[in-house]
Amino acid sequence: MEKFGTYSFLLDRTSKRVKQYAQQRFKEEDFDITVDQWLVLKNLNEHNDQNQSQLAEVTGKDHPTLTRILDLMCKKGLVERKACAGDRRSFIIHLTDFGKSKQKEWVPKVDKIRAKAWENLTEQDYQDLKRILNTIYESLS
Amino acid sequence: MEKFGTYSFLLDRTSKRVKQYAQQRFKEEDFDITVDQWLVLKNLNEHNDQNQSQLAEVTGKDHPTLTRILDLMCKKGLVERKACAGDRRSFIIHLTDFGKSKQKEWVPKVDKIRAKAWENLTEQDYQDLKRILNTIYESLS
DNA sequence: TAATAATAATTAGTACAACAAATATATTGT
DNA sequence: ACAATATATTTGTTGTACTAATTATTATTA
Repeated sequence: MEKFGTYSFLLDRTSKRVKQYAQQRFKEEDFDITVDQWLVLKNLNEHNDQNQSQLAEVTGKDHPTLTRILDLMCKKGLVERKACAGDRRSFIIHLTDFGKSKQKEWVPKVDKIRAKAWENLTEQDYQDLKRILNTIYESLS
Repeated sequence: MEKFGTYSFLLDRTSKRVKQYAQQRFKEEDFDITVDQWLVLKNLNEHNDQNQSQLAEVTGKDHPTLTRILDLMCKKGLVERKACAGDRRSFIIHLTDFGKSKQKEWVPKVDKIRAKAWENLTEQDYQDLKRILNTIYESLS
């Protein structure tokens, strides 16, 4: 049982490295965006005009964190908060034309950066990792 | 290639959940410690009296982060900074008797908490995960 | 309808992560 | 010995995570 103490260390260390690597490459390519902001941009591109609760759910961010990520993205003009017609408590998060153009510009380069981690692994490894991570996630829910 | 965009999300989401789960259980058990502080405590218990650079290396923390983790652990009396005889730039981080007793008290419960994530997986899964995570880590180094 | 509960988002406080820059001390090459 | 370089740690800044509390609005129910 004690040996399982190490998986949490490896998981933490690896996800940190993956994020750090992407962030460094984003900087080198002069993408003016953080990795977490990219995740939001990507999700909005697939499904625009969500409210913050929906967006928090799909990105796996909690509400206060998402609030601050969106504050920063609004400042950059990538997204805007629009009033929600049916519910005055909500904001609709809208990916702007500027945001869309940036997403389109960056996405091929991001895919290339993300693929780097995978260069010494197989399709089977990818399927195994997905299954194992999702099983862990479910076990702790 | 585009499909590999999801592994980073799953990795981030799962390691966050693992950390969050452990932290919640630590709180429930009234361990007065964070998950990152625990990692330092555990490493010092295995090898006491390291300097901060060594400790940063084995815990995978960068130096500024470790400095702040140790500041908090010093306040709680778990560790102390001692002058290093041969090098006045360094501090030797010493796990106190109090720190040792707490480590001993908490370690069986921590192992149990850590094992929870693994309840629906096999030994082979464990070996695969270790190998895949280490391969990713190396590919991005 | 008025009181209560639930929901959407924000704010505040504490902790950690990554990076850059600063400080102090050691080591190296000449 | 002196200058240049390297090492150990700290400080400052920005961004993210989690908790609790707050505000505004909507839904429920007595």
